[in-house]
Amino acid sequence: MSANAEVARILYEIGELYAIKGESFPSRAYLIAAQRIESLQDDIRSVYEKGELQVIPGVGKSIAAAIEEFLESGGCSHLQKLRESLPSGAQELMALEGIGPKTIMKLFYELKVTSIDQLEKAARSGKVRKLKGFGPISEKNVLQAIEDYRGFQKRFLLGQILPVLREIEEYMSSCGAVLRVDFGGSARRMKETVGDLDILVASEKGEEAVEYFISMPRVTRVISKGSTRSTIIVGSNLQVDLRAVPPESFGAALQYFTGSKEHNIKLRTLAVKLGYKLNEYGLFRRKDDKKVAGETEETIYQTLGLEYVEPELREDRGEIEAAMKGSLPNLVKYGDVRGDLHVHSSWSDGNIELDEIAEGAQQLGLEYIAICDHSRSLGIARGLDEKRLRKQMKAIEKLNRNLEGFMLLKGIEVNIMADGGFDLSNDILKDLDFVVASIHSGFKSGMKKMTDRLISAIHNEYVSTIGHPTGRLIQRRQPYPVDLKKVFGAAADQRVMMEINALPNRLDLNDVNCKGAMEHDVSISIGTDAHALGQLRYLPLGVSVARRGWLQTKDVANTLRIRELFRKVSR
DNA sequence: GCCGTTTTCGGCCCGACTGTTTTCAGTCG
Repeated sequence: MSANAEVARILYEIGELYAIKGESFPSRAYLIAAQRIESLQDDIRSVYEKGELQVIPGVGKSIAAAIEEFLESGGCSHLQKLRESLPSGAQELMALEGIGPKTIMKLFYELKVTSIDQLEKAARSGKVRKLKGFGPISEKNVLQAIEDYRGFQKRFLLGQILPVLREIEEYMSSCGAVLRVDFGGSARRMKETVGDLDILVASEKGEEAVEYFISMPRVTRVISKGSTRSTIIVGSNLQVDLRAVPPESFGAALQYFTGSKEHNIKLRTLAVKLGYKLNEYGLFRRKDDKKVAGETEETIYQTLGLEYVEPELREDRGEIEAAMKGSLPNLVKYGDVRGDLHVHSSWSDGNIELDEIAEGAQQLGLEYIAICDHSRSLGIARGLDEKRLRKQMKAIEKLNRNLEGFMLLKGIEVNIMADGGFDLSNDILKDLDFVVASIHSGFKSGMKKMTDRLISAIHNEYVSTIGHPTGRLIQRRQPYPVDLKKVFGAAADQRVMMEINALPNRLDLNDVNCKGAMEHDVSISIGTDAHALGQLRYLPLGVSVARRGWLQTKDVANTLRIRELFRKVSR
């Protein structure tokens, strides 16, 4: 874990503990600082050494001191004290739905409950219902929350959840009482993982929309339902929230339910400063409660003196400040992408023939695809040696002769070996159109070694891009340690690109690192890494990462026409 | 705990739903 991630982790924990103590303002302060440091480009240690910790927004005297202590000693006495001041299982209990700070303290003082197991025992023996403010129903809810906690997957991959979202949207649009359907939440911000779904409908008859919603196929549980909102569980463990608002408030509701929470708090604070009140029904003037915006998101941002902020940017990473100055990036659009720069075929471990790829890609409206099968040393993936690669190149050339307005590029995903060299010679690399260089093994050789391997690959004159540059697998494997600043520097120097690998469980580079690459003037290539036909559809996921990383059309190589792309890679 | 184009002290976003209460606290998003 990088120093930034470690510091962020500590600050997050302090923030969470303050929340349990019911001290919401310090809690927020720590959580904001944690988030800032997590998405900080610079190494926190070097910021500290320059004496500039308090330059980071949200970091004041106390938090700076905590960071300093941690960097110097590896510990944090403030965190220790907080931990000791709370029941030991408080954090665990906090994870239960419906259990908050007050309940945790009550459970501790009156029932000596300090863990989920103990809580379960207390609830089963009927002790919880005797607490003041509790009853049989809340006791039953506690048991349900425990069951959910044990059974639920915590977050879903964006790529898995989007199709489900489309289905629900379609279902809700067939409701007579519904005038408009959209969705918000982290899915609309295209965050790499999504905890639950937020469906928004415009309707004059909220109750009817809610009734329709809870009658959706595959609903296994209705957690709450009112006249304007409802929460259900679909299938075994997907939580879906519905909100119904009148049409004239649709924009305000969409803005509000899209989040992020931090973005919204900042926006509402700004609204208050300017003499307004912002809620899910609209933007209101404080002095006479007159509604001044709300039908669209655009009017809300505009009235607050801001440029429109695209959902993917709403993470409080400086977008509101930029929108104030009118300096938001003109984000690359989903339709700007003309090709896919990393696809596998049946020649290695993919299961699609070259002609199927060409056909599938054209159906998606693409103009080119780079065929980048694995190279020799990846035996398990039937990696190509020089002889088979030459053969594949001929097959591609032959196919291309019969194609119009579309082209397969001759490429490879060449393996970066432990010494930073390749398992194919320059003799053959020089004859290819597109070379992705990736690390597939030896992830644990340390920051310096990994960085050197990547930089050595970047210095090969035939390399076009670095594939999945950090090697992480979302919710499964941490990124390998690598000094991305150095890598970006070398890449900028050698005019080598960095890939956004668009597989749902990779999305590597991630959003924050994309922004770092862009700030180093490094171009980005997007590749689906598809091994099956359906996976070509993941290309927009790659674009979403680029957008979340503030990238513009000019930053993304896939937006080039094929001729321009050739000029770019023949450096 | 942080922050300042009202403020260096006193604020810090705002509303819906539930389960327990007889008017509201707790939780969530």
